[in-house]
Amino acid sequence: MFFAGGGMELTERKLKILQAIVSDFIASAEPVGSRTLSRRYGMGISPATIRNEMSDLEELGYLTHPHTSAGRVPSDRAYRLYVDSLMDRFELPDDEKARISEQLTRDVTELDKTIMRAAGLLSEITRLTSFAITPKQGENRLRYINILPADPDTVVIMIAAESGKIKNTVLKIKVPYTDEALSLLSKSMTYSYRGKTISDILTMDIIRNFETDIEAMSRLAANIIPNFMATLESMLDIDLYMDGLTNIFSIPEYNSLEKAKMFLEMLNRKDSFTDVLVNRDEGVIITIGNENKDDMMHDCSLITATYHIDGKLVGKLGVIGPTRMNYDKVTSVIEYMTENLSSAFEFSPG
Amino acid sequence: MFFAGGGMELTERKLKILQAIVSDFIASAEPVGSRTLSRRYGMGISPATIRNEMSDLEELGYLTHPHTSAGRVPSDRAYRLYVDSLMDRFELPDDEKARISEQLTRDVTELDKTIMRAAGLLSEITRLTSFAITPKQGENRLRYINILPADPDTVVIMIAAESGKIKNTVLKIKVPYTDEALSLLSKSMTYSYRGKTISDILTMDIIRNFETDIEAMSRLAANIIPNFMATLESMLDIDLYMDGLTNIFSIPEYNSLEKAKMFLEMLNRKDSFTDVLVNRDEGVIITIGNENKDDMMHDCSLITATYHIDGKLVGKLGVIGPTRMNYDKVTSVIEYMTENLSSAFEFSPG
DNA sequence: GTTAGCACTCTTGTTAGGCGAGTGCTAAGC
DNA sequence: GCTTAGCACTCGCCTAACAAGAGTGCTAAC
Repeated sequence: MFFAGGGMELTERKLKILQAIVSDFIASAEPVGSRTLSRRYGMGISPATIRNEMSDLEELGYLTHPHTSAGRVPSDRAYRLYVDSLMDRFELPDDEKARISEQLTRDVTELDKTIMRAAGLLSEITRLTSFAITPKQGENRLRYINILPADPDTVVIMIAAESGKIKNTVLKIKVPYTDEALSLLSKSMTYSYRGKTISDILTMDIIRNFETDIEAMSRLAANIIPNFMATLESMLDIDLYMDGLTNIFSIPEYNSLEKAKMFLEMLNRKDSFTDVLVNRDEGVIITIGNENKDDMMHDCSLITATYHIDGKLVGKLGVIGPTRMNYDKVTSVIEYMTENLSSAFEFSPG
Repeated sequence: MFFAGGGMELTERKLKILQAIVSDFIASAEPVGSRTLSRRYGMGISPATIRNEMSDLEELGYLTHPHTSAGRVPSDRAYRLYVDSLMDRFELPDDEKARISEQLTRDVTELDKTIMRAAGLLSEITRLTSFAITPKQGENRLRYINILPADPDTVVIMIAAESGKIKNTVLKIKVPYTDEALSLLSKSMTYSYRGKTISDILTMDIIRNFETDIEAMSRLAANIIPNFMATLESMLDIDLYMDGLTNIFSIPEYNSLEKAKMFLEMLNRKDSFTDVLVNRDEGVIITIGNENKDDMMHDCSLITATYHIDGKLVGKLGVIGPTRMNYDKVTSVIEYMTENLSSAFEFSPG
């Protein structure tokens, strides 16, 4: 590396060749040789010259040799360069745009279903495996708490957040209650927690708060509050949706049982995969091969983008596939979809 | 077939041999030959005799020949016989029973999570692909409808069924409302529909019902009822959970990409798979290979059992795998799990 | 600096031969 | 007449050998 061909650098021509190699390899999945290159891309240079250039590019770390006499294959570094500066911006065809908008703005009251539709559409368009996560709810603020009578010994706790997300649980309680007591408790709790974030409430010493009231009320609260907390905590769960898992069977990179198995098993560990996603930055993020921290993703690329609910809460949408993927098209699609989601959820549910 | 060896029938010895073959093949996944059979199972008969018997069994349709000089493999018919009369009842070890009970009776307020845990546990124990569906809600009866104020222009519709299942949606409405009007509408709707099944309500001419009231009320109802109906309809959706999909990679039957792909793609069509499950009878049902109507399942076996909510609503739990599976153990596990689920949900959520 | 030519390398596909497991048949034994 | 030993035969599978094809790297000429 240090002595690598004094002064050898990425000339205009080298870049052009590199771009051709990456494009060709992305399209064909076959190592590309000098002859093919000079034939297919009329660049007025002979195979021999190209060979020399390729040899330089290899020394610079942009190309690899699967074995002595095969064509060249782009390295992660080449893909990185390609993504950063070589590839053209891909403009989505109008009909595809229309289809996406239509699917994502229809019936948005149920966030989960819309997100599932987004993942489904994304895998269908990209022919890769797609995924989506719902927003972290920690920063979501409580709007109201409503505790409703159901049966003589059953109440329903209903928690609504500012984003519109609502969650309820059914609870059997041991102490008798009156509708007025429930209503009072609801109002009192709403008064105390309205506008606070879920995370904040979860760290507060809630039981204590309600001990000061009248005796009967206090007992009722003691029954209800643990369940309230549990429900609140479950609102923090991030849901992960995936689609197009079987798409990998049509991708040459996963043409062996061993590799397909590894891939599917990696995605099957939903918790750790969710962690990976949660920890990515906002905006459109592309990580290529070894750039992924997780060992099991060393020959995958991951593209994610963020969508927003109400301009605040952040969810993510993306694809995972072999490092050889159509970065330009995939990126455009994901970007367009998250934009659509964000505007669909501008003042809306969560 | 017609002239097949006049009077040839399943003697005691043939049954014994057949049982040995099925057991051995289930355990080893390798065609079993006469020599192995006579050696491994001390049945005091020489390989040659066994060969004759096997030849008869083949003619009777219980065995197959993958090719001329391989051992014998049980046919679907043999598995059917095995399941019906040859196999021993498998008694689950106590620790496994304890584990199942513990997992399935803990924290049963959320049906969905319990069902997911059941599927997870089932695939873990059987090393197969498991699935579970939530009950059909059509026969579930409505307990109450509650329409709650949220924002000046937003209400929450909450529908509770007798089984304990609760569903809510957020709805932006165009007409102004008062809390009293909502409360009145809730009571009125509850009064009208309490005790009726969801299916029945969905076929009623609901809008008409509420037109006779006072003017303002009628307008409010007109705004809310379509959404109410949509929510009610969504309560009918059956959820399908699967687990252990990647288990198939350790099963010899799916040792080719082609077959693994077929299998996963079949399960990926959730709608049609759900249909298959919904249409099966109650109780423990085993269908083997060609007994499955669906072409894609012709070399799979499917075992399902039903669990009950409140003694009425019916959900299902089961596994799918190659026809060569441990019918005895798998059946016991599924049966034990559904029994546990049913008793956990005896007077409970849904 | 570029290119033609050529030897060399490495993968892939095909073919042939040997091995092992298992059957089916025949003839001998009980 | 059922059971068994013996033996020829059939396949699938593994390995080695070989040819074809694609591509490189180097050298020498332009």
